[in-house]
Amino acid sequence: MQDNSASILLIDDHPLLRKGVKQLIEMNPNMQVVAEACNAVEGIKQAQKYDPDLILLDLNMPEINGIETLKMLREENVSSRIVVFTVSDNEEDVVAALKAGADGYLLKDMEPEDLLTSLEQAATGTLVISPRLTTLLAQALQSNKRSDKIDMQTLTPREKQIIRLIANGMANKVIARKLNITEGTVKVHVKHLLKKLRLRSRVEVAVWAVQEGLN
Amino acid sequence: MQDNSASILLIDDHPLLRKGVKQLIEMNPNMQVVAEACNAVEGIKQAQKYDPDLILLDLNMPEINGIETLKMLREENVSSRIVVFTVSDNEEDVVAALKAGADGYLLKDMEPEDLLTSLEQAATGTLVISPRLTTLLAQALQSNKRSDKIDMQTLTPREKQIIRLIANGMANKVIARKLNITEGTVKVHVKHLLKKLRLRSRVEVAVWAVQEGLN
DNA sequence: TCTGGTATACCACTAAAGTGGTAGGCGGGC
DNA sequence: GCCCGCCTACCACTTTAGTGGTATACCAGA
Repeated sequence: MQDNSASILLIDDHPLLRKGVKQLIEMNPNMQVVAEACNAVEGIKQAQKYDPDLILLDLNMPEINGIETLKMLREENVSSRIVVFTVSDNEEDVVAALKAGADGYLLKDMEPEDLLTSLEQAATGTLVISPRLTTLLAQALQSNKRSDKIDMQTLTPREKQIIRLIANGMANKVIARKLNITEGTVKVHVKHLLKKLRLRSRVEVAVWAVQEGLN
Repeated sequence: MQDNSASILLIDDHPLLRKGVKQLIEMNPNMQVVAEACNAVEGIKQAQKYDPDLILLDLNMPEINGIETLKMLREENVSSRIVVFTVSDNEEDVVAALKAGADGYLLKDMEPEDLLTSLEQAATGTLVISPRLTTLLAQALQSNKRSDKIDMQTLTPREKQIIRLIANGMANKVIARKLNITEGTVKVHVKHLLKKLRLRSRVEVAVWAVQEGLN
């Protein structure tokens, strides 16, 4: 950039909203909208052309949605900070966005001045999140805590212990050494827990356990 | 309880702090401290005796720490809401507490009136989190997003595809049928991706992939 | 054109995982 | 006291998984 203001790319399919956001952003002399796009393909093209400091990305877009766009941007090795800017306070969206590598998640109903502050922070690399999402984030982390009790109940303590070790990728032999029992005995436990969980291999056990947060 | 105020159990090894919190809580007629404990064992005993609506749990305790205590309480099927109350704004602690099933995480440096409000909410079943932890929670969800990019980059499309199938628990033979290639070829791909990811078995691949959200 | 990476296939081999059955010791409940 | 569930152990056996090497074909970049 010719000056040292932060360059921003807007990706949103609503022209009016882009206009409004652009006006708001350019009230702050430290930030500048260098490009706009109304869909994923266009957005990626612009991102590669301008390599902006910050990309403001809408989630609800026709054809390719925001999360997909985000993943595609990352695939293309776009190094810009990417902040999702959306109306959706849906848990799945927030979690998906963050897991896909979003550097922020801001809601469109924010106060304009708060938005400006957040964008400035985001441009410098700070992870910004609308405060309203705190509780939701915490719930996402808890996620599955109590749902597994049903299956887990039928397992003996030893079996649960072995499931955790499998979910850490350990082989039977390693588990045996760790628990000071023979490999044969480990196999017995594995056999039993496979039956109880109605799974077909230790890989399935590992996947299940990791998803339940057991490791 | 004889009245309909929320019953609270304090578990904290600092008597002075317990005293302070108790005084604060009882300024609100809707809440009442029914018991106190200075360690895990005592805490569990009291929890079972009084079955309080809410347990306020310190993390830094001698012998058995707060997270362990939390797990033990859940093991004992204590149904009280459990809110962690600590000085630690450490990411690991927050995440561990929530994963262990905490119904809240409050920092000791909160304003007393905010604390009271939060406790009241917690007693009614709302998940309460100190606002200061928002960013941290989001980071925890992102977790390791970019650390692996290096690894992922070296993988061929075919290998990525096979990783996803492994992460769904599939055996080589099943993968072969799905991709219309021989089992031997699948093994070749698996061999290569194991090398690239420096993992030792498909179980480790599955665990890694699930944690990265690849399935 | 040559090189290098990718995808495929086959082979032989070793190692690990999973199955089936038997069995002893141990602790809790009827 | 007896039975039952749990943990342990051993056995033989089959199936999967993983290793090492060789080889063909395709495609893209130097």
